[in-house]
Amino acid sequence: MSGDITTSRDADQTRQNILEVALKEFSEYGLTGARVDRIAKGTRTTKGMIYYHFGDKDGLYKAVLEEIYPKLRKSEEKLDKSNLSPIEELEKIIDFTFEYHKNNENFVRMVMIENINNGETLRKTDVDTGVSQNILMELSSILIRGQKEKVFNRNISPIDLHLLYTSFCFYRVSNHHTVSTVLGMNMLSSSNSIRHKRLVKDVIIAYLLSSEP
Amino acid sequence: MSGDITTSRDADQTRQNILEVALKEFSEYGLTGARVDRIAKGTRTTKGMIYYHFGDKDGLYKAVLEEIYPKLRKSEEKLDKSNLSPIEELEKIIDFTFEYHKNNENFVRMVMIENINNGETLRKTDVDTGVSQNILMELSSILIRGQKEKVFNRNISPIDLHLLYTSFCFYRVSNHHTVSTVLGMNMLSSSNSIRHKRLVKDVIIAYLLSSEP
DNA sequence: TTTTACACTAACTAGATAGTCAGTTGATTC
DNA sequence: GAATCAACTGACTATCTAGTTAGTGTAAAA
Repeated sequence: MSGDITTSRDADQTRQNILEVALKEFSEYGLTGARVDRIAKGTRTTKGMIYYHFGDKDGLYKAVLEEIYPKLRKSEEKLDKSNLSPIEELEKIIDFTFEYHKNNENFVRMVMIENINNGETLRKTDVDTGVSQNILMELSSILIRGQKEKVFNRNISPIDLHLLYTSFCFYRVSNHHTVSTVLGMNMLSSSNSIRHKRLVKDVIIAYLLSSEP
Repeated sequence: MSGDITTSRDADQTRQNILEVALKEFSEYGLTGARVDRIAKGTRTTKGMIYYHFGDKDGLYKAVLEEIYPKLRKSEEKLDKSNLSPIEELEKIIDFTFEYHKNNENFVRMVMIENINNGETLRKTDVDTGVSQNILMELSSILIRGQKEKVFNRNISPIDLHLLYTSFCFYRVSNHHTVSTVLGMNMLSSSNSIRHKRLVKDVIIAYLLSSEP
């Protein structure tokens, strides 16, 4: 019995099970559209446990939200950037960002949903800003190296650089339904994905290589 | 009585009044978060009229959604592009897009909400795709002129070009809550807005001017 | 003037939904 | 092996919410 992975009476496992189901529910239906009863049905446990472990619906939503940013950071940290030129390292980061958004629509949707919620819940969490500090430090070092080597000729802040590629990677996933409808295409088709992945890198590199007019 | 702007027993005026209030409600709370009773309270009329004129909540949501794209198109058409170089014309279009998103957070939020809704409602409307056809034709003509004049050295489709600048203009508004929290800044501050507006144009122009490696 | 039809109101209803609670179970401690 | 306590269940409830309906007011047609 104690070797059984799905043994009950293990609070951590129960919490984790609830969180997994809740992530699906919230990202599919939004904060207000999610149904606690539907989440409960999807778990190995009962609705009472959701309230026992997370207090209320908002508490559960907050717990789900608190998990998604650290997950992104952990993936990001796995990147190996040894012995790369500034351009290569930047391309590797953009590739990662592109793939992560493409493969984690749940993440993208949760972020959208939290923005519809005016970011109120995220502001209440002690969201590990180390997430972004790491990546910003890295972008900063790339920019400095590129400028020292006279490869990059533009002054741009790490934050703006980050916004430039992230906005594209995010938007093509977050808005694929409306864009595909309005423009009569399939934004996430594999041919579009391949071309877009190349495009976002080319555009940013072209900018960094170019000089102020 | 009949000269009174807020005269009742005018179906068109009633519909318009409901639509205005509904846009605010839906864009603030989302499709599932919006409350029909709250909309009714905000109008000059009663809840019964919402059902009388729009059938049900989804019908009202659809009517709101159907209004926002044509509004964007009408604004876009007002742009005067006579006697401009390809670069100037493109800059004018990007400026417009940037300002429209910045000044119409309601529009941005409705699009987000519809994507959370998997674009199901938009697909049911006969959304005037002329909206985008016009702008795509214009981008196409800019690209062709720029290439003929040997100013632009890149092959990019009008759609991809459109996606590039729109994604940035959209994202900085749609995600300003979470980004501002995570990066510890105010994305929509006027100094950021001014810099971003310059940046998105510079990046795209730099790309078009550069040549394939 | 009467009729007709559209525009409208206020009170109502059925069902959904977040949240509660009294009691049970099982592992751990003494 | 009894006591303790965290983990858990299932049935319950108050409230909220989309949607309905019976009937009223008004303007224009007949």
